[in-house]
Amino acid sequence: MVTSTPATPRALQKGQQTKATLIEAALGLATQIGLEGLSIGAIAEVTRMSKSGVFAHFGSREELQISVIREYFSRFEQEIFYPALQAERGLPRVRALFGNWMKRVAVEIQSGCIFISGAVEFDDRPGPVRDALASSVQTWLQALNRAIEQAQESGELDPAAQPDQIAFEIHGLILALHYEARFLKNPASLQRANTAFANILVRYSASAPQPA
Amino acid sequence: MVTSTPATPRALQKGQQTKATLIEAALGLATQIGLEGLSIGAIAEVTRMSKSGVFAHFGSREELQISVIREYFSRFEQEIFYPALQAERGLPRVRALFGNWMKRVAVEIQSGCIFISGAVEFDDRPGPVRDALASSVQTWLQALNRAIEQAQESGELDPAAQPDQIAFEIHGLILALHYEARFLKNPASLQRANTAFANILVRYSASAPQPA
DNA sequence: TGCAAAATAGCACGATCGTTCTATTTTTTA
DNA sequence: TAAAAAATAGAACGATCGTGCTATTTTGCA
Repeated sequence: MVTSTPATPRALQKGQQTKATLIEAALGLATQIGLEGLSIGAIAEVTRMSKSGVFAHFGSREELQISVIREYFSRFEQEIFYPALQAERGLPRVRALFGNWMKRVAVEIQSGCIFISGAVEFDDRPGPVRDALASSVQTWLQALNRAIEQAQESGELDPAAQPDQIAFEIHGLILALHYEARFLKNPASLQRANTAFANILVRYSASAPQPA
Repeated sequence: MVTSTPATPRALQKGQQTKATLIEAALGLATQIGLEGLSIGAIAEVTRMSKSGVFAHFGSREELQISVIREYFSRFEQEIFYPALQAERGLPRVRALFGNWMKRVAVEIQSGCIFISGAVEFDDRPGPVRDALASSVQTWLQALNRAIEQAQESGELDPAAQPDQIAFEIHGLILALHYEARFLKNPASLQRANTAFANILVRYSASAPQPA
């Protein structure tokens, strides 16, 4: 039959397939209770496998955590970054990035975000897990930065402003949204974040007041 | 001698005194590794007491965590809120609250903040610990809110703005500072936060542009 | 100073954790 | 289809945790 083993076996081997299932389950647990709350026993229970069966796929808890981070980052790219590339370079793309980010956070108010919980869990704990987390976040923030720079080059945002500063302020309102909506259960936070973003755009529009 | 037992014994009994020592040690641990990372064994080791000796003072781990939260809140008030009451009502007091807050966060970049780590640890976990945390944060945010309202009444901030919105934006830049300085180790974040605060004040000054 | 009460220690328990080692089963390959 | 390789299971380990129980020591008061 035609579907049988090609020269390069594209179809997922059995191991890769169940590993994907395990990471999926681990990701679900990690977003809710954090990377540190992640336990091999819990994943085994959810997937109805043995603890040692789960363990064999990763070799260590750290490797499991890193796998989860990689998967989360990949989905983050897929849902937020790549779709925004459809929007034209400049302010529209910045708006698209923020809009997609907001859509994601609106969901994560229920499910949680490992870039936020992970930052708290690993801010004082060096090691490969922290490195994987930090570099993922840095990559994303740099992508946001680049989009802001392009909006400055196109004359839509104030070229005198520091792109880092604009990204910082956007990052802050996302964090405030997550904090006040997920922890304090304040449903008005979504509106607050949208208003804050509009304020940032006004402040840094091309005809902007110079800073104090 | 004059210092001997007054009618109402003001001096700390032995128990209260060591309990204070224990909470002090617990607070130090909790700011670094979080309220969930807190363990009775670790506190016993630090204070060179037995596990059961430590345990007896609180009766449960939850009660220990709540004691830590209360102590942290008390110091927060002492360092940030009360001193700002010296500044005159209105914009000066808002500036003082923010300034004191910034001073505190600048230290917490090294030591950590349990209002931030606790929010992540307990956002999905109902119970008395979460309640203690949330009500502490709410109390502080409401105090900030009141100061903002007074600055609106005095005509220094735009009376048409929603005080919640202004507080949200300030909260966000503090969270971004904590995230980018403590986790991402970016030393420029302090400057970023100060600039962002200045932007917020400009945006909401009495002669403010109307929102979109 | 003696006695009651409070504070502290010592020990053990059950549970959970990551990890290791050794079978056993399933899948892949020749 | 048989042999090799990969995947999974099962049981046990040492460690750590919160907690309960029972001494023992220390403190405060009459």
